[in-house]
Amino acid sequence: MKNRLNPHISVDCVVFGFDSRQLNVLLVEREAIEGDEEPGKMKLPGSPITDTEDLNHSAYRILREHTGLDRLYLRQFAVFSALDRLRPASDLYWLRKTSGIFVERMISVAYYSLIKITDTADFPLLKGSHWVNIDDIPQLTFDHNEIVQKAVEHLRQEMVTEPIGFELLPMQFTISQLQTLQEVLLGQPIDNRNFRKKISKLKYIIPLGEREKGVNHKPAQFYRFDKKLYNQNKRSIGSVYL
Amino acid sequence: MKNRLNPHISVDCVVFGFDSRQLNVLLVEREAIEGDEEPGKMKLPGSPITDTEDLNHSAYRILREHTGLDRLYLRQFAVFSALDRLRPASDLYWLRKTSGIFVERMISVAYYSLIKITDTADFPLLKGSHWVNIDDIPQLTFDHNEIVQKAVEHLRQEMVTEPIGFELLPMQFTISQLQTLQEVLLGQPIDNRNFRKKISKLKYIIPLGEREKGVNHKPAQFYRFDKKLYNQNKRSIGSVYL
DNA sequence: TTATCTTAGCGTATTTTTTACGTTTAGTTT
DNA sequence: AAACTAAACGTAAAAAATACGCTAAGATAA
Repeated sequence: MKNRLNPHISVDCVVFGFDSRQLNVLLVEREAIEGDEEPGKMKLPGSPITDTEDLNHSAYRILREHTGLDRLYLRQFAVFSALDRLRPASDLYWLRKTSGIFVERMISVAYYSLIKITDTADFPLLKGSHWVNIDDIPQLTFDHNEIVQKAVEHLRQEMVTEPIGFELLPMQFTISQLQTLQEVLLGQPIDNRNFRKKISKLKYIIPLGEREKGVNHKPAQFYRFDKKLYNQNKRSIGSVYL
Repeated sequence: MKNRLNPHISVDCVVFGFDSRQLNVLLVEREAIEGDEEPGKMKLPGSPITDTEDLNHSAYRILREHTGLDRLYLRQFAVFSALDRLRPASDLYWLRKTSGIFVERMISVAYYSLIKITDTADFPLLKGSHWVNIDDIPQLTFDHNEIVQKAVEHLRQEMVTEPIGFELLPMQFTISQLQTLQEVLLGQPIDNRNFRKKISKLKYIIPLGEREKGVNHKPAQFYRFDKKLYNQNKRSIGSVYL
């Protein structure tokens, strides 16, 4: 079995990064080709799968190629299969030119990925890669705008039942960072004093004693999330609406 | 573009039905072939996609073929793509014999579906189809046991944030039915008196005045779920664990 | 040096929700 | 008529969520 591209199935990745203020997505400028009507048009990191990898492997490969990172939180959240998704024609032309793939149809399995950073500005990106605020996303190739939108919806939903917010924060974080993340992702303000009270009751969010340095206000203490303790102490969840 | 099967991608459906006591899955006996070592081995309803349908269409087609129903709750929840998923060899032999598909590899996009019934026993099934309790599922073809297991996990998770439980109940249901459903799906007992209190506060679960007939105890009132009212009154959800 | 600014962090009172559990009601069955 | 079953109503206590006042620790500006 050769290590060649499977022309029927691709994987696209929506990589989220939180810069302590807002949610960003990693976008890449598509490779330049001769006669490109929209040079530098942006797309999601993605690629057709090969015949020697399962889809998770493909996703990890794509992420490694674009971020250099290997152990990201990764989640497959949707499949895009509309018959006319290889549109507009200029995007299809680009695909054919750069991949040698000439099918009429290709389904895309979409993943989102969460990246533990303090600040997107610190993160070393490859040339042509950019962090883009989720409210400022330009027109992307194919149906990638729809993919990003669905990714945000799934991320928000999963935030409610799983402690994945911590996958977007550095290993040690402040209560304020955690609060801002919740506010951005769930779209509603939270009272800081009550939020602190709640957090301080949780056994799996552990104060580290260490503090911020060089901020022009009272330095905040760092905390870390203990996954093992979380799994031990998690309450069996009931329905949110009943 | 012909209406032929795409040999690279299939859709499998996990159809859930609640019989007012337990959760069941619709399984079908696979079509008999000559020299079948395991005649009547069970599988999920599924099929390769055709080149003229997107995946949702494929799933609806499969469900229509197996249940006669058209408007089910349907949700794509995972993709199965392991390189060795077309095992064991006897299952692969069966696939080749019945479909004429000879690929080494096929990915499967998995859906779960919820069906509004009062009692699985009342539901007219095709020959070879069976409702099987989720705790009594036999060995299935390929990786279908894994697909069922993941479907249950996704259903449970989605139950927490979306009001999909009602998709498993008839249009009019009793509080007890709703309670049993919650207990079965979330795996914990609920105090009936407190549950009733909670339900009676919800504006989108509406008492209908009508009552059960022919039961050997006080007949229960019927209720219905009002989706519009739910969408108006739903609280913006915060994290369950923070 | 002192006032000001900013965010961190503690506390208190009130309301709302959850939990635990006793009691009555309307049917059928014995 | 008594017993049985599940429905349905209620009350009290505990826990959680909410609203909001206030102090603390640093940097910066006057």
